[in-house]
Amino acid sequence: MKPVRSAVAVTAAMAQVRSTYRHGDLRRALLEAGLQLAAAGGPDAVVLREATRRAGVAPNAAYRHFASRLDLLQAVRTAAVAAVAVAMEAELSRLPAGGTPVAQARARVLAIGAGYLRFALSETGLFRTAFGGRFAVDRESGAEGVGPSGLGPFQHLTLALDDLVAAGALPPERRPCAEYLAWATVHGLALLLIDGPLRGMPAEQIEPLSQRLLEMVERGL
Amino acid sequence: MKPVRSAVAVTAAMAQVRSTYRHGDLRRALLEAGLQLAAAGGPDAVVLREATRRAGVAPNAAYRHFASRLDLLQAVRTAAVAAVAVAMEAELSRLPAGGTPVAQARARVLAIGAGYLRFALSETGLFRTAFGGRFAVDRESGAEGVGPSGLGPFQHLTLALDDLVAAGALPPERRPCAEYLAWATVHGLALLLIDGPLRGMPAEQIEPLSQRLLEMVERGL
DNA sequence: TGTACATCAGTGAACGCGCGTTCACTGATGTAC
DNA sequence: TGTACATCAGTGAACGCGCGTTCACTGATGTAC
Repeated sequence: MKPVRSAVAVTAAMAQVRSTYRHGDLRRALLEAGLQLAAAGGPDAVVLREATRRAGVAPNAAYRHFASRLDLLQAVRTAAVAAVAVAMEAELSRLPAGGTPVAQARARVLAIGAGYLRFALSETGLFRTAFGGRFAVDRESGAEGVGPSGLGPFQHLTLALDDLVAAGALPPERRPCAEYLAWATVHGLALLLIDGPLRGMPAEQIEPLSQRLLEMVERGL
Repeated sequence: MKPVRSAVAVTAAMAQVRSTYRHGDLRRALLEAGLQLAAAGGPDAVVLREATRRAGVAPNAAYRHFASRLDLLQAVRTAAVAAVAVAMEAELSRLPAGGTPVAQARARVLAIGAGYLRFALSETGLFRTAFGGRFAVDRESGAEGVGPSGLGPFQHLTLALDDLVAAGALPPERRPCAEYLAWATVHGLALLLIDGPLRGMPAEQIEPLSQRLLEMVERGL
């Protein structure tokens, strides 16, 4: 492990080359280092000392900007949730404009599910940080991560399902709790693909499987 | 934390009171201590030194029976997976005998899902140990945890779905990958209930929600 | 425009912690004669 | 049935590690005069 550590140290040293005594924007630098760590190793990899190393700063300097390691981790988590929202919005913006309201509403729901899955597969570490283990804490503290639209991932899903009802594609009596059923399904598939027996499945098989899952949800709802 | 630690130490001391020099069955004792730890705190809580403490033995004694901490953890994981299989089989054995083959096959699938969910909610730490993070390693090493019937959780589900086809309740062309879709859905709901926005939902609301989810899967498949 | 000063971001050293793991050992056990 | 001996399960002490966090500090900055 020694070689790895020193390589990391070198990278960190190269990354910042600070000439001033004051850092300038240490809070952001620590947050970004934390995001790097989370991307590479999930929430447990968000280690205060390593973040300060990458920012080129003494370990205790972090305490000017975060109350504790957990405080940093929570900031990273919020940013990771926001990144999911961004991925969803990217998927939504790629949607063609035409079609009936029903088709549009359906396409939106599918796009949101696809964005979630795509993010889980391409940014696994961040995905784990955002949604692995007790991810509801953010809701309690009111600091949910949001995308440029100001909406979080869960709100996107909720609104898309509302649209589905408005367009007449989902009977209103089936609307309650539908977001939970939909989320559960997609989240479960994401984990199966990341950790479970479906790990390492080639992309061309993933695509039809997720299509089928999303169809299953639609039909099942 | 000090009081907790000493309380633990006292409990551990009381738990074993070994009079002989040889322990007798240290391997089992360590495994059970590991299961206790996993039940209380998930996989990360399976700490070699604490397991030896609970077994009333020097830390390094563990190395007579396990090659490393990871080796112990894997043994614990396998036992946890087996416990899930046991929970499923308990659920299956509670099934009434009568009914058409179709109804029976359906009931079996539902029972397996219900057993999974029930286990996740009542034995959260073990559930996390069994299925949280890279849980497919056991499949590679061929040491999947099984219940008294000799079947693992995943095999139970697979066979139940085969039965569903045999009974004519599921079109054969829909059979491929159905176990993944079903598992993903139930697993996702389990996590939502444990960690996610549905955490702390009262039992009387969980029941109908899981019913609805299981119905959704059936209809969707 | 220049100077004294308060502020507070970052420093350097140290702390105690619990962990996994290694070493040379000791002493109860079961077996071979 | 009794005794010598090999085996190997468990001991005791120690290691190096990286972590989060605290302390008293230093020195660049921006402001008030």
